[in-house]
Amino acid sequence: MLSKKTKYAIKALVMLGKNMDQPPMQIARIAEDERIPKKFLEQILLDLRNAGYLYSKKGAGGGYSLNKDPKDIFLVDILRITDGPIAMVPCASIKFYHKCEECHDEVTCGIRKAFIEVRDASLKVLGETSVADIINKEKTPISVV
Amino acid sequence: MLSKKTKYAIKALVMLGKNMDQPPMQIARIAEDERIPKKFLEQILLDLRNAGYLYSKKGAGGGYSLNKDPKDIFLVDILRITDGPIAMVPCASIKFYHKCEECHDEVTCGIRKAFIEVRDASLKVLGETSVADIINKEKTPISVV
DNA sequence: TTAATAGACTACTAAATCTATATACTTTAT
DNA sequence: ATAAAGTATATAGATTTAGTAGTCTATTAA
Repeated sequence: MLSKKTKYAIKALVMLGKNMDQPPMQIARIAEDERIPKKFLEQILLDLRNAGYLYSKKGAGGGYSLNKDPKDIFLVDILRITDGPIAMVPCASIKFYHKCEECHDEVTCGIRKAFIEVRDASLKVLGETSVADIINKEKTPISVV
Repeated sequence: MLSKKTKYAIKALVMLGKNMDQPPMQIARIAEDERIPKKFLEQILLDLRNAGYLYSKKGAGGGYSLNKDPKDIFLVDILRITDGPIAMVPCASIKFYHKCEECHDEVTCGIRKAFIEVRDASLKVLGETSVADIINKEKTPISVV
């Protein structure tokens, strides 16, 4: 499951993505609209800013705006900033790899191989879906579960 | 990330899958071989047993064995018993669906739609990979990351 | 029929992580 | 100067995960 942190991060980015030509948007505004605890959101936006995805301006009339085109911000990027690894086992992670302590032999481990396949499957979708795509999906009111 | 519980469950099932024609295997044996805390493993095996995947026998000469063909036990089944939902957001879950509290409109939510796609991608692999497949993968020592 | 073996079940604790809040500080516009 | 708004760090509370302990029940074999 995604942490709330990640969910909030995506929501904020989507909101800012819809606000592209407008002046910067304040944390308080995003927090209210998306029902996110303001102080928690502050931390999250800071992380996204420090990772280069947001531009921020202090002082009166300040706020946050996207620092990249919504087409160029992918779910996988956000998840890696806020939640860390995409893979379900550390030994199958690309960016956060580390050995499983109990593992006997990683090279032959069938579990690892299976979860590398799982990782690749979800990575494909996460790496192809951008903030812009999410905004677009909201315009199509047909839900297919 | 998988919980240790789930990882241990998979390891135990794989070990029992390799032991098909043998007499039942004791918890202590599995725990030692796979470096799993014994009492913790007891609970896990109980869950798997109660879900119908294992057969157990008490008393001297007792132990655990698989109650199904390794070909018919899929990763998705195990994950759902030990970790719960496959989806990364509750509103995209098939078996553990529930609404996100902060959500304004689930029907149009682009985040939900995106994560339904993620879910389907990982579900495909998890639903196709069996304990037998994992055992087979261990026989092929070529690792492709 | 008793002792030893091994799982079943319940309760509990410790540690880690996640979520949220508090406080103090810096920058900017007016 | 003052108010707006982000920056940064610390900390508290809640939840989840991991692991432990103890007792009960069933089975086998001497």
